[in-house]
Amino acid sequence: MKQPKARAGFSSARQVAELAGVSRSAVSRTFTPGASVSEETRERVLDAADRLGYHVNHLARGLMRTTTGIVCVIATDSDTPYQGRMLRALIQHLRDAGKVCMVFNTAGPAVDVGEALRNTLNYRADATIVLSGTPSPTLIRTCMDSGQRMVLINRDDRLGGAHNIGVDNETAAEAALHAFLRAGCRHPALVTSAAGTPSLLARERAFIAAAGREGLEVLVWREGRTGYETGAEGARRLFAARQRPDAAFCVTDLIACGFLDAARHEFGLAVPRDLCVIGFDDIEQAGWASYRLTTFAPPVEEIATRAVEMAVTEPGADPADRDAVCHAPMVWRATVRPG
Amino acid sequence: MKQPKARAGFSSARQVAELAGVSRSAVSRTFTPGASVSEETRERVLDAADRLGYHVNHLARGLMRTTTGIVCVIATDSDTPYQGRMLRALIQHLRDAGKVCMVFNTAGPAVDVGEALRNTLNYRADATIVLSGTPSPTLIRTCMDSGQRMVLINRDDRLGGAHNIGVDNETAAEAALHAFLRAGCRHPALVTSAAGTPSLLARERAFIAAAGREGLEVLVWREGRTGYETGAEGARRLFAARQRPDAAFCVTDLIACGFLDAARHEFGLAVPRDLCVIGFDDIEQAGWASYRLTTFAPPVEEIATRAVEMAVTEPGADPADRDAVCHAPMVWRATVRPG
DNA sequence: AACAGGTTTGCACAGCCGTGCAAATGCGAT
DNA sequence: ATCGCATTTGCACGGCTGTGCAAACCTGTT
Repeated sequence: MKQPKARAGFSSARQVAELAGVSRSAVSRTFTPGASVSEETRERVLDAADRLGYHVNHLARGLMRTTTGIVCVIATDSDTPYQGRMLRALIQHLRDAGKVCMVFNTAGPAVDVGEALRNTLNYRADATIVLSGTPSPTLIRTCMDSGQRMVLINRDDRLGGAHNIGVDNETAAEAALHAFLRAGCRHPALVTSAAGTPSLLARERAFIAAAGREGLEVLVWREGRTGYETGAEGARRLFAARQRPDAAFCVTDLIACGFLDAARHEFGLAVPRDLCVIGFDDIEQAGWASYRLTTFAPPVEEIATRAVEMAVTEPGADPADRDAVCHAPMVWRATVRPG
Repeated sequence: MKQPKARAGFSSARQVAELAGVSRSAVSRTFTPGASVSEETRERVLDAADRLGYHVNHLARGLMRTTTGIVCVIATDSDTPYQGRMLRALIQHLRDAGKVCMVFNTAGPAVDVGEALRNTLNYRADATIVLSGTPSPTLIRTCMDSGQRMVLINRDDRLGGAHNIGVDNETAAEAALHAFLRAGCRHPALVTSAAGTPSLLARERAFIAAAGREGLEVLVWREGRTGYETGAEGARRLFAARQRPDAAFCVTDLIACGFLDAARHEFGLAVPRDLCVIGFDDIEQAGWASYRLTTFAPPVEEIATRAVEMAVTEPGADPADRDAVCHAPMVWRATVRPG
């Protein structure tokens, strides 16, 4: 018996065929649903396969079929509560669709993203889902030109040819402002990071615009990374100033948590009596007893479902199917005075 | 020119060769570091490749080489702060090692795990890193028999043949008890979930044993999932009883946060005056101003580094290299009275 | 017994890549 | 011009699978 050099421990269809005393085609057909195999040979094949610990090589299968079963997901901060939840939902739905999930995290410099996208192409992924805002439009177009299907989540720059899923940041930002107004606040602040992600920018702009329409000026803090510490630092600076805000729209729940903690523990402010706060994302911590944060809840499940749908199904003729924007309903907790 | 049917948009080495007017081997060699190609042809190949958007097919390459560049990670709750952080660190280090990462999340029934492991084999992963405690030893052995290298993180059942990385739960649990003793606590409680994960069990047992050696009995709450709500519920029950605890070792920071919140907001307890609390994991939230939780910090970076090392390098002759246990140092914050 | 019709099986090819081996090429030296 | 040597190139094979096509087989009928 000639021993192929491939990989120790992994057996191939040929070996199974030999052991079962059938042709290699029979083995292949046994593992191809709907193919024509007699019950007897099927059984013999399965038996031999079991004895050898045989598993169909999806890599080789990917060479034959037009699909590999691999879908890539590119994130920036997969360990963040919101992206973590999204990632998990995506993995789950991809599994249900019979796909496996390759994950890249591109926290570092821009070169990371390029590398991740190259890998996407190298492994002939069926599609790429982008959670991150960083890949430049150019880079994304390059991928599409190479025949890669792209699904972009939460990028407000709608790229032609790609699939886009977004949340309605504008409506949410306006709702936030009006909630503040109903609570009697007159000095709204906006707390965000220096990341400049499209969706964060959209929230910022819409909030400031809505305030402008009401004749209000917005105090803005825009520094650091998109996380807890930025919110805390924002509170320190804003409350050290002469004109203190009486309301803060934090573009992210993490930022809101930091803001709340600093406002309470370092400035002794009572929320919502002295200060109203609204976040965005509805992360788990927003519901914890120490925060009870009023926020907006993007429909993570729905977004994931649609993203996988777009990644998996052939794009229909209707280009309207390529885009979707989801509504993020407000969830009322205890950081805003009821109107 | 005959058009292969493979995949629209993706070009193969043959097409590049045709366009560049060289043999296919030349293309292959151009993308194989260290192979012999003249500068001129290399340039022509690269040019043609660029024009066609060619990317080496790693799937086909995986057929030839003995390695595919794919490493699988199996988690149970990748959206949890601790596992999320670990996952991210793993992705990062795998990237540095030139590997890509396939992620499975097996929250559901046990059948999920089997499916995930099968996929691991189907895609001929170079190794599998298991964060979850659920895969049964039998299943893991099956994978190893099929020639799969396995790295198990945080499972206290050391499986022969597999690589194991654990944290020193026993030392930590004892340190927790002694910290409580020094703070003058006499009625320690242990709060855990019903998950029965090996590492959680180890913490529980070690804590109870240490208490026993001091002649103390431990109040135990063991219900629900491993999360915030379980901690909150545990506090409600333990403080409703006749004998109230004056210290609580929560086997997870999430549980500790829930416990703290319920103790403070529902029972008006002051921490650490009325109650001392210690967690485990040192998740981000443990450092937030609302918690300032004293806890143990498993060296996530070190664990990830070693896990990737084990997954990537050929196992040496020394079987001692297969196992590693890391120390989780205590990080003092503000939920335990200083001795 | 011969035949028709359906099922099962094997052959051979395609899909994409890496690499050993031998042929071809280039270059400097005699 | 010829030879020797080093470098480069192409051929052909191997690795693993899915599938069209034709041959082989089985079954039931006239």
